[in-house]
Amino acid sequence: MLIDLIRQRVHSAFVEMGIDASAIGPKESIQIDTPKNRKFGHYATNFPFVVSGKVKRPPLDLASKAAEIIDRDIFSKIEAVKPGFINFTLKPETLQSTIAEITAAGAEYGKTAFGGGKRIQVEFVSANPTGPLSVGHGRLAAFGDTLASIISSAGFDVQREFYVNDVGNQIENLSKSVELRCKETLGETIDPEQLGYKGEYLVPIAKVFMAENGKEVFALPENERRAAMGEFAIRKMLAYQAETLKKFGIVFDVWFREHQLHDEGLVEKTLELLVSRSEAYEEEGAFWFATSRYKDDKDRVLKKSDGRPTYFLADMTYHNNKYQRGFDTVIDIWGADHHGYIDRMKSGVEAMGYDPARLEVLIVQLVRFKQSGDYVRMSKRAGNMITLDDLIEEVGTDMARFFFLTRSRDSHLDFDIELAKEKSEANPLFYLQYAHARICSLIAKGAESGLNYKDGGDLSLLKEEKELLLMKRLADFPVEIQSSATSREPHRLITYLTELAGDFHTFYHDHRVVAPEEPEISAARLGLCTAVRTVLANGLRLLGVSAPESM
RNA sequence: GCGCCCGUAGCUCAGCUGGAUAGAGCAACGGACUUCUAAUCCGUAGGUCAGGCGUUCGAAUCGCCUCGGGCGUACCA
Repeated sequence: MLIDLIRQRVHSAFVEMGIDASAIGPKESIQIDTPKNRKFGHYATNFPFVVSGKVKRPPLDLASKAAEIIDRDIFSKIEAVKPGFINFTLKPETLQSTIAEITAAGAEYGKTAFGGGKRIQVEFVSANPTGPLSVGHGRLAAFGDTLASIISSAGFDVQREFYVNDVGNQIENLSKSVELRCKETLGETIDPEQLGYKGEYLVPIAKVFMAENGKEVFALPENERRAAMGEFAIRKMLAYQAETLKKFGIVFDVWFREHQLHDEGLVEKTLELLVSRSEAYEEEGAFWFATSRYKDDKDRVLKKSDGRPTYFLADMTYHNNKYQRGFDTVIDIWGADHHGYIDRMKSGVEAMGYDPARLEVLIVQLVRFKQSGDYVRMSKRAGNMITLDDLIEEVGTDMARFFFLTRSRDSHLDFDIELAKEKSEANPLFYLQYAHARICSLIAKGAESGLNYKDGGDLSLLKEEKELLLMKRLADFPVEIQSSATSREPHRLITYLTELAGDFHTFYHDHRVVAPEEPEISAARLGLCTAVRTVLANGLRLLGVSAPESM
């Protein structure tokens, strides 16, 4: 990557200047930025300021000295400037070489070995199997999926996991509700107030259950009957959720069901582990975790006085299990309504003997949905929610994913469904897709005229300002992926792609690409355009958004 | 009460982990299609970065306080 090359040269210059190694620090931490103002060149570094403080020399002096001795092989201009920045302008051939690199890598361009194959698990959505996915899950789903893709591109070994919370009160409520719906299919009148889950979606499930099992099930003992009905409903709901997610472009590697932790006795073992480590104690008939020793504000119950484990204990068991499966880092993506749980979970991980830094909890702010000017209040129990399926149907997967992914996860955003549909004509999503489609059209046009980059484009002909900027942008793609991955901020990729598309549209207006009277420059430009198309396509793929060939 | 998140152009949001003159898209206004897709491009206008104090060469970014909004504070999951 170009940035590494620049770091390398800055580093050796400072070494050559006789600066102490401890003041220079590791090469990787030298900051190389793209200046906002073009007159400052392609890249700039504030490194003289960093060193200045440590060696008590004015930054501008350091900058000037360094600018003199930095190896100029890849640069056409190196400038030490005002307060103490060093600005770099790259030689055209340096930039041109990235096109060949992109052509060679194709769909792989952007991937690096940065992560060294470290194993990371991303757990997200993990909705309860008591109903369809809501539109609120959409943001979590889009965020988690694209984050996983980006981290994977940065060279980590990533697994996508969905945790199924299929034990506890909610499941009992679900079972009771299904049972009532089953009775309903037999012609009984039921009291809607008795339904824990009032949504209509349980009706077809009950019908299928009754068709497959017959009314003899009511001869079974109540707990057995309900268990069978509950399990049946859970399986149906999971299948339905998986189908919705697939439409949304997401396939999970693992669906992990909580009940297996209980069945295998692991939950009990976790409690024993904590007691043996003196992290848990018994009081008033319950077992408590001494969470307040850590970051939490008070101790938490692990096993209730009725003998049943809390959700928290099961969740600790689940996390223990994750590390035992060999993940170096575990990323949990939660909605903001769970943020109060972070300290508890991290304390739990630490108490079990793991480095809490190996658990990253990413909070995604909630989305408020607006319909006909009003905010929609949703409740799964009341059954009045907008489902993710509804959203996909209304605005499409591309638009929905793009909308969620453009914003940083900290932003509390409003989703106006009508606006998303109406404004579709002037949406930034189309700005990206249009650039891609335009290039496809250019390439087709070139082929018609017998022009083809593959037939031998001379990239050294690409020397125009707009061309150089475009190439510089292309060279940044792998860097953007790495920084999106390490900062866990997928939205940066959209900012980047929007800028890339902008650079392309501007270039397109200034320079003719397919000009049969100038076959050489045309071939070279087609090479450049093909590279832009590759990067746009690779980027859109990470977002889970389509890259149309025509619009 | 306490904790987490947010407050940037009329609207929706970026701002690369402290850098150089705060940006983009909508909306507004003015231009550019007999030539590769005008879902585009070029330009104009629009800002007390909620407010205050502090940290330093330098703050939208870091710290403290105030105001305003969202969420959370279970032997629920």
